[in-house]
Amino acid sequence: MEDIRDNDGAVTADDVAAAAGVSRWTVARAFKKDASISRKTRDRVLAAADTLGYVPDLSAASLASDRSNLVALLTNDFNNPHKLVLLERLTRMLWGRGWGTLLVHMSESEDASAALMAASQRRVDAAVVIGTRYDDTLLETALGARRVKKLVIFARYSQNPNTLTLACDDELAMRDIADHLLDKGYRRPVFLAGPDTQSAKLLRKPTFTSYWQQRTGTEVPAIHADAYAFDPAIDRVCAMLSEAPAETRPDVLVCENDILAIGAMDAIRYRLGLRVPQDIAVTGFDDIPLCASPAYGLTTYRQPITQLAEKLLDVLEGTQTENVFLPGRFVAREST
Amino acid sequence: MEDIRDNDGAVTADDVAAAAGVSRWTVARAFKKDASISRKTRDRVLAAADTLGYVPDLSAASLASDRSNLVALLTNDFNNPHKLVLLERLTRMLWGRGWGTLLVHMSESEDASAALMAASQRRVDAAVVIGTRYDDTLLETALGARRVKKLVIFARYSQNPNTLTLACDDELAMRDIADHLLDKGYRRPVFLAGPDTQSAKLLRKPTFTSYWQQRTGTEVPAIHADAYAFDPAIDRVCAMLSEAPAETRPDVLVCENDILAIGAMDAIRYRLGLRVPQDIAVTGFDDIPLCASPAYGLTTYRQPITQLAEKLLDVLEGTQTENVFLPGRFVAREST
DNA sequence: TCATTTTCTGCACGCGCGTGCAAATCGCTT
DNA sequence: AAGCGATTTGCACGCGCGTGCAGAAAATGA
Repeated sequence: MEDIRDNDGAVTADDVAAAAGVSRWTVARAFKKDASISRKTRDRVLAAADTLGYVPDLSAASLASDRSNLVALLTNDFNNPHKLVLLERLTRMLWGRGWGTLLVHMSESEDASAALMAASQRRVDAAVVIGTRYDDTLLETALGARRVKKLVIFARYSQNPNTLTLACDDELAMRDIADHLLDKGYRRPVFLAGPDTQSAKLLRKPTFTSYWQQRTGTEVPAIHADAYAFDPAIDRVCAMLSEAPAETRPDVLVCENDILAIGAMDAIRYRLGLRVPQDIAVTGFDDIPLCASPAYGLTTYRQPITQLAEKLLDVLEGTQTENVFLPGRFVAREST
Repeated sequence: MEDIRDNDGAVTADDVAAAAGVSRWTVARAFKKDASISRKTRDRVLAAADTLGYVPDLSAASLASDRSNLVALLTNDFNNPHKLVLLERLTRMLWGRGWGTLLVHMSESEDASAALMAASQRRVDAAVVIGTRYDDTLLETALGARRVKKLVIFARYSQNPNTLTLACDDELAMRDIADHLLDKGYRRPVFLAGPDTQSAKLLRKPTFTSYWQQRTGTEVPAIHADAYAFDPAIDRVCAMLSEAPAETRPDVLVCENDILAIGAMDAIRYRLGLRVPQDIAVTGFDDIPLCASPAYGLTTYRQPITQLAEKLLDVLEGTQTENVFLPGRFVAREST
């Protein structure tokens, strides 16, 4: 297979201009919404463009102007299916509104600034860190020198003032979950969280434990898996439960996300031979497709991804300049 | 939050040139591998660039040259976690070698050419269709007029001569699976495939059925789920098994991928109350993380993603111009 | 030391399009 | 038919860097 394009050079605005009998700039106007151009000329130009197969070159456009209509999507933790949902929604909605999406892998080991730097070399209008923790200082460094104009934290929290946060309201979410559990009569929760790092960017654990404390007056013990993956969750849950006598055993595991919750269910059922929810109930967070399967039926909480993505578009277009926290939707299933 | 960059304009090669006391072109050389430049000057330039925080602007570079080092990744079917693995591997390896990845969503309903066209506006050096079926004619149209230079089909098959295919060798894979099933004594397989479209780009069904026919002389019946998702698989499997008396029931379901296989297992266990593998065994394809969980333990086949990604790099760099089919690895678990 | 090769550096030009303004054209009124 | 404002069109300049070549500097050999 060799290079395919038949007419060796790409067709430019000049070609279209010649074909339509106008100037190159008029061609540009024809493609620009709300440009000052007469209906007739625009139609003629677009017709010519269509027969010639012309589409404006956005690289050149971004060089000439100072916006690229390109957004960098930075993420890691590629083993959580929820990321796929986030990516799908974001790319679909962004492209639909004329934004290109540059997918960048922030490997855990290396630093986030390397990823940001790579993105900045492509003149992105904004960088969106998707559902993943990151190191504030590194980003600050990266932002100082580079040409990333906006930095958005999506589906996580950041206190960095140079940053815009778009996320599900974890406080409301954890209240819904806690209220549901109290209704159902659960009294001895244990919180299963991910790695206990300083830059954890989820408020689920603190908001749940403080609300539970407030409603019941009792503390919520927490345990931490080494990573957001099945096996670490299984190991951690086994370690905890195999020590505890049945009487003091927790009656529900509140998990920071669905991956941990599913690992917890597997541990409870297949390692410890107990039943969910009769012996121990489990809740998750995110509502990944697997939650609905008959094998799990996991009670969980769905983030308002579409609305958040719409807010992201507002941010990109400059009409949203404040942090956003939106309520999601509690989803009750058989695991509680 | 407003635009962050402190020094309002980005720093350009000219600035670095002035700081290092050389010309702008020498700065460019310092950043270009194998460029004709003395060791000393390069070090000086790079030092200056470092203190100024300069990085070459790849947009401008791609305008000036005719390569962008940008690759468009086209995909759909965002509910298969295997896509996440593919995306992760590809983005990580491509960025690692200096390629940017533009993620484009090919919605099922609309046509692939719209996605390709969007990508072509960004001067991509190649478009990679990832693990998804597509319509040949649409791509052909899109390729005719646009400036996509190379079109690669990744993890699927295409007969289009303008296209380069990089995929797992489905024939070897299905032989491994069939041999394993025959060893284990299974004799009445049914093949569970995805939607029965004309442009299906997987050879798993035909290769399995013909090899099974060859080894046993018996036909393999096939059924088709309406989509590659849990529920369609569950529905289809229930529909088939509830009609069949236990004697003529299949003893193994060979599934086109893991998603279908997991749906099949759920149907067998939770809808029909049968056991896997005692009553019916199941095999999948892809080895998504869930396969290893104790709840499923799915026998499956792992595609050689890393090697395929390496081949993709060769394709991009021009050293690979032929289709590639690589063997993967059979993974036996408890579901057979 | 000088001539010759080899290595290194500078430069004119262009990639395709956006911006902002000036010139041209149109539509309407009197 | 002239005149005025509103609308539409054309254009010089620059965005930041790559290419290919010519000239300068350094390295080599006798």
